[in-house]
Amino acid sequence: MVQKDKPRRGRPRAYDPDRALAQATAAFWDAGYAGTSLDDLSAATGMNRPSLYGAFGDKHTLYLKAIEGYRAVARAGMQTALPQEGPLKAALGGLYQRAISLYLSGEHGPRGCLLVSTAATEAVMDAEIRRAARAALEEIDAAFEARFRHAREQGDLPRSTDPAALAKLASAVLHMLSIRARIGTSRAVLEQIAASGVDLICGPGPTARRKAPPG
Amino acid sequence: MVQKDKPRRGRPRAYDPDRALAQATAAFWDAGYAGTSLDDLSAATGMNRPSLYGAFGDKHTLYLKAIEGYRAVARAGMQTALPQEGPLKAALGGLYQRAISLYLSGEHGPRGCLLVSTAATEAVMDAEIRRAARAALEEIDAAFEARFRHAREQGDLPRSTDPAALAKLASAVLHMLSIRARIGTSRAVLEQIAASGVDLICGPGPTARRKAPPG
DNA sequence: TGATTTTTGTACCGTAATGTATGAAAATAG
DNA sequence: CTATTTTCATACATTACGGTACAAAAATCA
Repeated sequence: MVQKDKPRRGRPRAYDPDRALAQATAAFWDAGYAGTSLDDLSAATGMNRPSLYGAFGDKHTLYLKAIEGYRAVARAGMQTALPQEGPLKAALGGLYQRAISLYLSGEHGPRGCLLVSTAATEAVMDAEIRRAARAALEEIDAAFEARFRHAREQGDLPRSTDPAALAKLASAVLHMLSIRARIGTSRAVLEQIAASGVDLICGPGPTARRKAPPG
Repeated sequence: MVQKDKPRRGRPRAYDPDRALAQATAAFWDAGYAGTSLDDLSAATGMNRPSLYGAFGDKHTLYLKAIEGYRAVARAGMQTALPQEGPLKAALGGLYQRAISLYLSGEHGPRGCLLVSTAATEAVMDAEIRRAARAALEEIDAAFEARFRHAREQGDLPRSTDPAALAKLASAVLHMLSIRARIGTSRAVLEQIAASGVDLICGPGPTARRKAPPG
């Protein structure tokens, strides 16, 4: 899996492309697209300007690649955090926990969600970024919706609930956590709000880590 | 109220400060803080650079003033949209309607909420903006909380609800509407989601514009 | 009218930003 | 060992950006 590629012809790269992309992503994540200069990206990746350009294209292209990478990570996170088996409440609570940890991470302080807090900013004036952000966020909606649909079939949600609507509101909790993390809300408060959100979405039934059925 | 100020000593201003601030705010709102140049601000306000500087200070100070102005507008909007009398559901639904209209407005396309979509972006690297955004958003939380507390006392919300937690989730719906507006979600979808949010927060009781009690 | 005050408008300064040209460096191929 | 290929690293070109100096303009005050 970490198999070395077959030796290439010229001088070897001094950087690992995946790692460099992750580092560039982190830079955009902190300061936003417009607020990140090529010098910032160069410092974050350790690559000089021409290498950056050769590897990822211009700043705009690099940012779109950062979004794509983030989207892949988000997709994987949703899938592992929302397994089909097990109670919905636990899964949703766990997902929000993981999201909070991600949103609070960052070298320069809590930084929320890349899409919510940097891509959406550019979305008004930049159609490409708008499309990329929208696709990524709607994929998250879809993952929630699939899980809620399943939960309803399993009787884990009332028959009367609308999985699509509920999914958008589950995403809303993520959006809110992202915003609040970024403006400095503490982990304790974020966790408390997330728990309220889980209760509101799933109903005030048995708690996330149920020990015994009610009664 | 629109009383002319007493005549000042030197050459009269060629701009109206309030109007200019609103125009500068609109520029920031579209492109974000980092994405808006002084030339953009100059074009938006019709003021030349030195006048801008003389009137509002540097770009950073001007942006903070834009946040303050927005905060005042938001405060007024919350107060008129959430009157103490009347059913909570109608008030909340109406507030979201107004928010959606605001978030969809904009010369260059829907632009969401200034705080959520431009101030939060800068919040990681800029402590002053972070503090200003946080104060503004928490004031909105507080307004929701006060209204929910009142509703609970009036019996318009179950005794078991937590006004503070519910307020944060009511804000979450605003955050989501802002994000989604900015990435291009249609008004119809936004209204639908907002209605779901109202139902979730207030419970599936009588609808916003009740014609007759259920039964 | 002439002095004073304040704003305007142009032109400018230094810096930072994005992107690129070019030659040295480091590998493989024959 | 030489040729070839690919990347690196410095330096550069051009534009954009934030901010300001300065003189003309437009008002009030005496």
